[in-house]
Amino acid sequence: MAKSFFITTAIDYSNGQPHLGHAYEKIIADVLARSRVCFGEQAFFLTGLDEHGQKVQQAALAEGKTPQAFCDHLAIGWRSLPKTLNLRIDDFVRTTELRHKQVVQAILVKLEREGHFYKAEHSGFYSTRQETFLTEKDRLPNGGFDPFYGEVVELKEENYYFKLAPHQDWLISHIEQNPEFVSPENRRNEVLGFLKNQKLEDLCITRPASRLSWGIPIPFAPEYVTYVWFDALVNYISVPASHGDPIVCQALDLPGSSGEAGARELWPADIHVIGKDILQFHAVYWPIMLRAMGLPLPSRILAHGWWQKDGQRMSKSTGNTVDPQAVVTEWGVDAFRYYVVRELAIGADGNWTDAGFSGRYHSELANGLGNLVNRSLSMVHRYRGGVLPARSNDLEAEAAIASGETESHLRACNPQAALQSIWALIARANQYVDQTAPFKLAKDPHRSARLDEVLYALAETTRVLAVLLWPFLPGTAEKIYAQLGLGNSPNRFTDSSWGGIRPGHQLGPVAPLFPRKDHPKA
RNA sequence: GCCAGUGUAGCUCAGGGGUAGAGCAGGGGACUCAUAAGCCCUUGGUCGCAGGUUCAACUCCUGCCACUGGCACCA
Repeated sequence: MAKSFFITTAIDYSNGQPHLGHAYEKIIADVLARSRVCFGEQAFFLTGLDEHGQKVQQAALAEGKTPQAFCDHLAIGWRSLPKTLNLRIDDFVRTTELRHKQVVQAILVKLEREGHFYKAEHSGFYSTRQETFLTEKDRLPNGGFDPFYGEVVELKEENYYFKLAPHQDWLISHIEQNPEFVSPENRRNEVLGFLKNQKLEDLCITRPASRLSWGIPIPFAPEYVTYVWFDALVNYISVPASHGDPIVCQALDLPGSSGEAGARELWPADIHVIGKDILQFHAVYWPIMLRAMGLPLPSRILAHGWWQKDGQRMSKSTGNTVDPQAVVTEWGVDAFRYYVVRELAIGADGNWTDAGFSGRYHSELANGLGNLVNRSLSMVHRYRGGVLPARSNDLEAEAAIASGETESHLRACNPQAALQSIWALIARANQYVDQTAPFKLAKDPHRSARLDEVLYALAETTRVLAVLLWPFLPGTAEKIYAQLGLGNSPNRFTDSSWGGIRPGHQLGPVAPLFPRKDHPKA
């Protein structure tokens, strides 16, 4: 079996409910994953939950639950998100799963054996109340610490460290020689600046179990647990390992190396979709970890921006939030998917406004796409009883341009630009209706043949649009196919070539795709 | 403090040494297939400020201002 196109999101810290930022990241990844399905590739889309750590442990304690029970409860809501957003995911990982913990431990054993770790003592200011070390940043102007931290003591603690210094030079040259490795470009420059301007400090990879018990035990030092890096990031390879990926299994001496039946070839990842806040972890620490393990690096780290609401930071305490579930319930999942992808170039920060959402919904989805499909197919029903008599090539060239641009933009990870290309075809088709005026042709029996051609061009354009739209608006694309009377799914890009509808084809029933919401029915 | 970046029409942004562009919003018109949608036409800008280079600067250079991001640090 050939290697699949492997795309991941960050796994979310299971310490709250999904919000707009989480939903956005997953939708971007889903659009890119679905586009690969369209291109005829095997795609594998992974997302999941990061469940260990201090905050989870404390939150569980506060609720009188075990950390595992706390995570199990929260996971229910998170696992429903893919369904809410119509994500075509292939796996959902939780870091408390055995398959993940086993791989984490195998990695730790291997890297310890090969001398990548050392043990050292660190002393610093420790807040017993907050159970955390404080840094100079936490100091107040008078040199003390906020009473919030309670008693602060100078504490010495031994931990394991991962050596980073030997990796700095090759990482810089790898990023320089692979322009797509960190994208967009401004983020790449940021990482290069970070790497070139300072010596990397070694990474502390453990916590004493006495202080933080909710983590994966270090196999060779059970009085410690792993700290984030060698836990959360590892999901990107622990899941491939659990599917028998030969590259990961061989590098880590895991069972499955011999290539079992049903094994998936996943690693290296093609795209890690992440938020800009965790760029350093993915562009600096993660590549170094992989190199130390003897694994190839992912092809691309795609860092997206943050959303605001009405120009303000979203915050639960002020209620200034966007609830993805509520928007989907009110407007439909495809409207939500459309808005977040269309509004932002990947990497830019966005600003959600209800007026902006409603504006795009009405002008682009309802009046643009929805009305085009509705007017086109309605005329076929009205004038030809829903049967397309003759083929024509009007609009073929415009459809081909839209297809070509859509594909190249999707391959370049620019779904926003792809939507703009698709909407250029929608605008052209709406213009074509006015220029050819099929409703006038219908009144003149001598121009019946011309009417056939126009109706065909419009129906065929809506069919091409369904194919182009499938990665973005899968439900809508399938509705268009159903209205066209086509039984299959518009999920093959090769079907975007002109002439897919045969003369004599009978359309299905027509219904508006995106009903307007600003004019209540009279 | 250091390093980037941004500042263009009411809004979101594109552009790039030689009559300022798009989408949305606003205004007008002709049509009627359609979700009163669509189509055509159109009003908006001394392109952050001040200098400089040039025959010519919104575009290049310098300084300043504002905002954003990253890094570092201090009380």
